[in-house]
Amino acid sequence: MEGHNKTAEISQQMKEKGLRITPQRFAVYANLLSRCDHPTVDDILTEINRELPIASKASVYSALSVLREVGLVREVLLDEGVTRYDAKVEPHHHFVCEGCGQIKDLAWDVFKNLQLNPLPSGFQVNAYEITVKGCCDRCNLERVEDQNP
Amino acid sequence: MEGHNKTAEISQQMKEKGLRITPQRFAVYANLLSRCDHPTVDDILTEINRELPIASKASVYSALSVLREVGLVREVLLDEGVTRYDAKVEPHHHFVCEGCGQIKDLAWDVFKNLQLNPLPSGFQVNAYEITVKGCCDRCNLERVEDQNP
DNA sequence: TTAAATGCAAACTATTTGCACGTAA
DNA sequence: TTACGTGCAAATAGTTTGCATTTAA
Repeated sequence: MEGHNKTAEISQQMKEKGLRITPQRFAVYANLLSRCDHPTVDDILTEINRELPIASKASVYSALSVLREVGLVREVLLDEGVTRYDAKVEPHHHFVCEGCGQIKDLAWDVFKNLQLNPLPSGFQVNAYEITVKGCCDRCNLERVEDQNP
Repeated sequence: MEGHNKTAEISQQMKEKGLRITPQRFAVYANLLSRCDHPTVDDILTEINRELPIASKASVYSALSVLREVGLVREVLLDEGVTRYDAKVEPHHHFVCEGCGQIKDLAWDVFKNLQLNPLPSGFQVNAYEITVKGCCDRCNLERVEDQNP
């Protein structure tokens, strides 16, 4: 239930980045690795404190901050004024359901033949990311039901 | 200096959407039409109150809210935990300079041959938007100077 | 005339910060 | 042992809300 990364592997990844390993940081990173729902700070906090209170909110912020600095996690910034986090750092895109707000990862190659026309001169591209907005199955269903009550 | 939309045209657009025209709303929308820098609420507030205090922050929030509801403006959500606004509502992409934070509009066709591979089933696409991150001329220059002092 | 908008201040939410205490290395 | 991390609480920033007053139509 804790994901497929072994404790030692997780510690190893953090050590390689020069991070001191504390129970709080470990819990944050392990939790993030085990889920794919792009949780917020509160989501993570709730989850790691579920059985045994282990970390404060400030520590979760702090842990996420250093994990992001060393490249083990990244922020997912969409709408809503909340920062979400993701332990999947390879380039990929996101699908956001406008009904329920769920966020799904999209494989990098979900867009094919993506070619950048010359940008207005003076710009150098480092990265790009596509946010696809739409509706998931369940929300489509509910919408149809609303219109035919 | 106030952009190329005439007063009457701006009022007309707002009326067509069923909006009551108040000095505050008018100022907010006119200001947004006249600029292309994706301003924040504070940016707009400062600008419309520059010569003569005309609107409170709450009114700017309120004006932007209704303007967005009727589709005359849209939110631009990038990083930084601030909401930016844009009176250009046609689909387009954004370039964000990671150095100075400036945001440039990119024409819709700046990506050519963009084809969506089938999504994982159960998703219906309403819209998508590409955020390109990189460096503008000036910031590239500064970076080079930093490395060769 | 009157439903709707404004302005102020207080409330709320997400995040950051300062500092005394605790702990991983 | 000690530099670094944690926890708490206070501070900050962006945004929303309640309510009395004003105003566009």
